[in-house]
Amino acid sequence: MRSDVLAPSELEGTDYLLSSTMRLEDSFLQILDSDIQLETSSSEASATSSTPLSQHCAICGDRATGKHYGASSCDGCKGFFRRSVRKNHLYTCRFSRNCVVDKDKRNQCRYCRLRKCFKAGMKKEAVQNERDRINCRRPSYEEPTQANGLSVVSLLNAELLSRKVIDETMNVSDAEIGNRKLAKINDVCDSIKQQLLILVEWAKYIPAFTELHLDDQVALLRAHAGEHLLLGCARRSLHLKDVLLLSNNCIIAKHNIDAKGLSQPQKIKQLRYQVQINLEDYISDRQYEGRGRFGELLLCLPPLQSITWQMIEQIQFAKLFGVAHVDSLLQEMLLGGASAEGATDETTGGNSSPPLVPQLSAPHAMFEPAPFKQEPNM
Amino acid sequence: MRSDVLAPSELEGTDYLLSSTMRLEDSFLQILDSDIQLETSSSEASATSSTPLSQHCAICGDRATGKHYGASSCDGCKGFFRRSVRKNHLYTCRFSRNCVVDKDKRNQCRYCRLRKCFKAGMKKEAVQNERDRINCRRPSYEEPTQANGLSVVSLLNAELLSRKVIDETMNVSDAEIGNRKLAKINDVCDSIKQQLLILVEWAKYIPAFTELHLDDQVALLRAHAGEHLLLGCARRSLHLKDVLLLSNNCIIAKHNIDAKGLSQPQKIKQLRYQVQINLEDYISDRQYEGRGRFGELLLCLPPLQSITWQMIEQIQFAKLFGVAHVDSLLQEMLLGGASAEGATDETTGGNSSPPLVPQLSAPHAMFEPAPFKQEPNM
DNA sequence: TGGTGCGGGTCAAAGGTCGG
DNA sequence: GCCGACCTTTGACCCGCACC
Repeated sequence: MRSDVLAPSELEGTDYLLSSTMRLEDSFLQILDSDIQLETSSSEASATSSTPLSQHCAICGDRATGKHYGASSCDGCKGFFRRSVRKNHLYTCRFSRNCVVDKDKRNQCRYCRLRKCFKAGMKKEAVQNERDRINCRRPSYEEPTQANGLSVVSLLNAELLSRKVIDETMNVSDAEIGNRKLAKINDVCDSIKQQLLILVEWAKYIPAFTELHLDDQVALLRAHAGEHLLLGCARRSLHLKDVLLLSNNCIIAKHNIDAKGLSQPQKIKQLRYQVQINLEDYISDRQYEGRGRFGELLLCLPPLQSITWQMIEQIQFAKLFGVAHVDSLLQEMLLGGASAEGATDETTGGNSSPPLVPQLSAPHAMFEPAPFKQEPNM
Repeated sequence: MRSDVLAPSELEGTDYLLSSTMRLEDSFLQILDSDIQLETSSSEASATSSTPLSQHCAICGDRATGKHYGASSCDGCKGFFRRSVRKNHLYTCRFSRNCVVDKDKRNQCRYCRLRKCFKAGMKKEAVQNERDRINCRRPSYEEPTQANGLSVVSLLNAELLSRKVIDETMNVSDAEIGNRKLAKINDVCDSIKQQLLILVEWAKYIPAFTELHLDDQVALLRAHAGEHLLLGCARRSLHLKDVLLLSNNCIIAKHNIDAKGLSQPQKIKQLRYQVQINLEDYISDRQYEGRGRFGELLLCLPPLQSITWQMIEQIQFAKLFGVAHVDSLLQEMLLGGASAEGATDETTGGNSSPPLVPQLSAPHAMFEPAPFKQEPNM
């Protein structure tokens, strides 16, 4: 049975070589040579150096397209050999294992074609593993399956829709901003109100949001309305230098690049970046429990900060009422020192990266009611 | 031990850190040294090449032919990186962006291969324009402080070192916790003080930290001391059910699983997860935009939250002084409504995932001075 | 002066594609 | 599901310049 079956793995294997070379004593190379010699003389196609031209396929005599897997061959025999080796196909000859293999009849007996491939010098080791697909279809988003309308693109889209009118302010330059009205507190409130309405519209363009309980919709919007407002303002003013532009075209002066609090903000930013990168690598290297862990970890930070401030506030209260004894270390490190301003700082300059040290002293900041005071980082 | 540090009452943060830095000198330094030795040999170098000799390609482990584009690599990865950058090829991983990239399999996923190129330190800026050498100045892409002791492992290590004694509380079970002392506010302060000292020690075990200006060290520690305390407490109490365990073995009752504010926290958590994943995918599909962008974006959230609260507080003030007209929408959505409690909530139950909606109403919460009140999520 | 490192380039021979 | 004409990618090898 085995003698009828020709499989790539066997052809190159010990059995095949043993049986066909039993009578030769010389080296492996000589064995091969002599075998090929025989072949060449009978079928005219030259697989090796014996005929320098080698314009013809050593297997079927068709026009060769080059050397493939060790033998000059046509694309057909090349592909046939690769497929056979890759899938480890087992063929059987229905006749006497000596079928003619030429351009016309090469597809009539796979057994004999493959055998001739090996005889012509093709090496199965030259066939490589499957590679990546060339045809990389890009749009992996907007795929209906996952991401039910939560893809980045569709979220951006919701925002576009919510602002029926393109932000005409996008084209405002720093020059012509000079004569805009400087915002008073009521202008700010006015602008905020406007933006809040848009915010609600935006949310309603996100299907997953509208499917939530109404109470939850309200809670979510309320919980993060402020962040949305700030982000909107920041984006609107991205191209401006010294001012923030409100949605009602008023402006707020920006006294930034204060760099309070830290003497080497760049250095520290770079260190934080390195740590952040390391954590990401660490998580993805360990093939940690599923995807998204890095993001979930970073998303712990805002609530952590929030709770921290509540804790601090409680301690402040307890201290105020004289219930708690607050020693100097605790005062200094946690509550912001005696008269110190705290770690209020501006670490990023005009850069778009996040600041590194939060405004710890926020609850104790001084306020100027009338002209809206610009906060660092805003 | 503590008395000699805290004795002078006028001890400010700077002085304290200074004096304790002095004490560091020899004993810990030795430990640090030997430990870092260990560290580098095992896994610290994971960000660069796995072999310090760099005879191997940092991407696929094949024989390296030198440094190319910033990483020691083989000719294959060199050519691959150049072609990819030149033609701005966008690849897609057909699996989980986690493919193994070695000599045999490097051609199986171009997405992961390219990602590993960047990870190994290749810089797309080092690839020059086609048949046009830009400015024969070789800019020498020296690695700016490659992961110098900031790997996750070494940071964890620093923490281990800072707590000379293993947290004996790790073994405390819920059962035997029953008869621990319920913490009064001064117990809390006491525990905090203890932990603050350890925090400082911890920071000093991070070389990159000690190399900062002293002022910056102080600022960083002060800015985030609270978060560290909370995290420490959370971890210490991870295995306990209804209590938080303080470092001085007092406990705080935990009235959690209130699930205030949101009716479908799980649903919302799942949506947020999906969005988060989508954003990560979206960003990592743009492989050329440099690493760490996803992380940097998420790290914008804490300061954004912080600034938001400052803004809200300013508006509250302005309203209080009657300078600002606050209409009902603004009041309702931004300032926490008239009598409503705000979005204070507990969304995660006993789960370890981050809560979804922060305690917006923190500045307006009621406080109970004496027995330390458990906050949600703490 | 010549060696070495690291940019650039080339092209045989792998690979994949997809209508028939 | 295989075939094979046709196209893309890979990587070993070479060149050239700047800098020891």
